[in-house]
Amino acid sequence: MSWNIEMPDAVWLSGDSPAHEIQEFVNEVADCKEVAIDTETTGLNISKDTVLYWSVAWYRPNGSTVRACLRADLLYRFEDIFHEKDRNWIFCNAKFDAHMCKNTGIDIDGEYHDISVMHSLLYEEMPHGLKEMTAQLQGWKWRGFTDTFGKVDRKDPKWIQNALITAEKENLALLTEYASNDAFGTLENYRTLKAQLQEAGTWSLYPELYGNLWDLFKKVEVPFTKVLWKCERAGMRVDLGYLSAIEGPVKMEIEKLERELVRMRGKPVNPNSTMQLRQWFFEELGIKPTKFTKGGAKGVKEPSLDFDALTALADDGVTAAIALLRYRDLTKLYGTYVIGLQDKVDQYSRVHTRFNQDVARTGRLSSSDPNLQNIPSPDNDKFKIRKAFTCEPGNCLIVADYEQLEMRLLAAAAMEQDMIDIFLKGWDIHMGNASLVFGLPYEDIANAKKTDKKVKEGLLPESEMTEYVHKCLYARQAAKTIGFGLNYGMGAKRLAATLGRTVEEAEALIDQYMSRYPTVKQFFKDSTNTALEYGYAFTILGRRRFLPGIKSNRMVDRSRAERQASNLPIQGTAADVAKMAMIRCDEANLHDRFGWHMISQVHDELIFEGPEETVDDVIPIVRECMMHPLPTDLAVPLTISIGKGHTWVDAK
DNA sequence: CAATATGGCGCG
DNA sequence: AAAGCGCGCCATATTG
Repeated sequence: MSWNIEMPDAVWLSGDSPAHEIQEFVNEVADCKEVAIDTETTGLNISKDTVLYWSVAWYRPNGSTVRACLRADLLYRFEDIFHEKDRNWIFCNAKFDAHMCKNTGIDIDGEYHDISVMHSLLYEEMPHGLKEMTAQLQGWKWRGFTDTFGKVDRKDPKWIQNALITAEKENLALLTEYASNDAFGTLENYRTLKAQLQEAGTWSLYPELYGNLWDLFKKVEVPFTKVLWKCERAGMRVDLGYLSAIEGPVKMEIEKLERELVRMRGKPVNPNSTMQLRQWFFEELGIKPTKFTKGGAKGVKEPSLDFDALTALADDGVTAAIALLRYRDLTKLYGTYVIGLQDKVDQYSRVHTRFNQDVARTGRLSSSDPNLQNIPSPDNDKFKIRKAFTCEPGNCLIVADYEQLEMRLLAAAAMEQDMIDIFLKGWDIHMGNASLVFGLPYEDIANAKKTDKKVKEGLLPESEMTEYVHKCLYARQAAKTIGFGLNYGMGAKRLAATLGRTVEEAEALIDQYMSRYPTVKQFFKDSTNTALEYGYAFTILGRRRFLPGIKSNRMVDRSRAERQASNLPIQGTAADVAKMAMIRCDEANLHDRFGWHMISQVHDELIFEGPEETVDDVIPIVRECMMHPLPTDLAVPLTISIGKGHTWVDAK
C-alpha cells in the first residue's frame, strides 16, 4: 500500500476506454472549478520531454474525492477545458507540467496555482517538494518512483519512460495508483495551504489589497507563475559560433598555464585540487597561512587559497599565485560558460532556463539549468560571454535596467528626505551621499571624477590629481562602499579592509554616514524591532520572512538575523518591484501587439526580444510599466536605463 | 557506482 | 576572513 491513509479508488482511463466513460469523465471535470493535475513524462527536459500519463483529482460537490490516471492520448479530449482562461488548475511545480503539456501540443490557458509556491510563502526554510510537504502537512508518506517501479538504469536517458510504459503493460494498477497519488496529494495540500494562507496575516503597505498571504499569492504569485512560464518557453538565443570560436583559445591558454604551474612546482599538480595546492603552497613553499576557510559541518578550518589569499601572495611576489589566479579565471569561464552553456542549447539554438519562484527567501527569482543570472559582466570578462546571447535574424533585444533600485527603495522606506532629494535632482547617488556625508560640494566631486578619467586617458597631466581631487574621489568611493555595505550589515572591519583604511577610520565613516542620515539609521533599527515583535520581516507587498534567530542568545545567530531583518525589506521589496513590473509588461500584451517576448530577468534587469520594426514602439511601454509597478508611486522615482541591440552587450 | 560535502566564484 | 544580503554551478574529495 502506498499510502498510510484511506484513499478513494483510482480510476484508469485511456483512448481505449469506452466512449461514454470518457465523456462522463470530461463532463465532470468541466463542471469542477478547481482541478489538481500532474504529469508523468518521458523525462525532465522542459524543452523536449512530453506527457506519457497524467493524473487529475478534484472534490465532488457531495464531498467525495476523485482521483484518476489517464494516458496522454486523452489530453486532447480536454482541450476545450484547458483553453478556458478563468479555470483554476492546481499543480505542484506548475511550470514543469505546463511545459510538458505544451510539448505534447496542449496549451493550458487557465490560472496556474502552484502548491510549491504556496508552501514557500509559509514555510520558507522547508523543502517545497510534493513528498516532503505532504509528509509535513498531512503526515502521509508514500513510495517514490524507484520504490514503486523497481530498480532502473538511471544512465539510460529513457529510464523514466521505460519504467512507466512497462508498468502500463504489466502492472496497470500500480501505475494508476502511483500517478493518481500525486494529483490527489496536490489537491489535499492545496486545500490545507489555502486555508493557512488565508489565516496568515501580514503587514503590507497596501492592506486593503494584500491583507494576508492568500491575497499576495492569488494576486501576485499566481499571475507571475504564468509570466515566468512564458519567459522560460521563449528562451534566449545563443550564438554557438561565438562560443565555439572562443573555446579553442581559452583552452589553449588554460593548458599553457597548467604547464607553467607544473614547471613552477617542479612536479605534477592539478590546479583544481585545493588539497594539492595546500600541500604545495603551505608545506613545500612554507608559506604562512593568513586566511582560513569557514569550516563545514565538522568545523575544520583549513588554510584558504581563494582570490583574496592569492592576491595577497601575488603582491608578496609569489609568481605561482599570479598564474593560479589567471588559471582560475579561465577555467571558471571555460567550464561554466563556454562549455556548460553549449550543452544546454536546444535544436533552435535557444537556452531555456528555469526561473524558480519558490527558492529565494527574499522573494527574488533564482535561475537554473542554466543559470542566466550569473553570466559574467562584460566589464570583467575579456572574452565577453554576454555577446553570445543574441536574437533571431530580424529581431533585436531590449535590455531595461532599474537604476540603483535598492538604494532608491532604502531612501523611500527610510523617508530620508535629503537622500530622496538627491534622486529627485537626478544626481549620481554616490556623489550626492559623499557630498552630504563628508561636506564637500557636489560639483567638486563630479569634477574630480572627470579629472580622474581624463588623467587616466592621458588627456590631462598627472599634476591635475591634487590632494583635493583625491579627497573627493575617496569620499565618493567611501560613500559608495558604505551605501552598499550597510544594506547588508557590513561591519567596520570589513569596510576598513575594503577601503584600505584602519578600523577606527572605518568606524568614523559609518558614524558620519549614520548621523548625516538619521532616518536610515532608524530604519535599520525599526527593521530589527519589527522582527523582534512579530518574528518576521516584511516587504512592501507583505511577503514575509520568519527570523527566529532574532531572539537567539548566540551572537552569531542573532546578528545574522538582524542583518537579514534589515536587508529583507530592501532586497525583498526590490524583488516585489521587479515582479510587478514583469506582470505589468505581460499585461501590456507586447506579443499580440508587436510580436515581442519578455525572455529574461536578472533581478533589476528585464530582457525582451522581438522584431526590429517595432522596437521603438515597445521601449516606451516597457519603461512606463517598469516605472510604475506598485499600486502607488513611492517618494522616489524609479528610473530605467534602456537600450536596444543585437546582443546582450550591445543592448545595454 | 551515485549522492553529498567542500572550496571557490560567477551574478545582482 | 572580516557581524555582507540573496542565489547556482563547477571540480575535487569523501561517503555510502
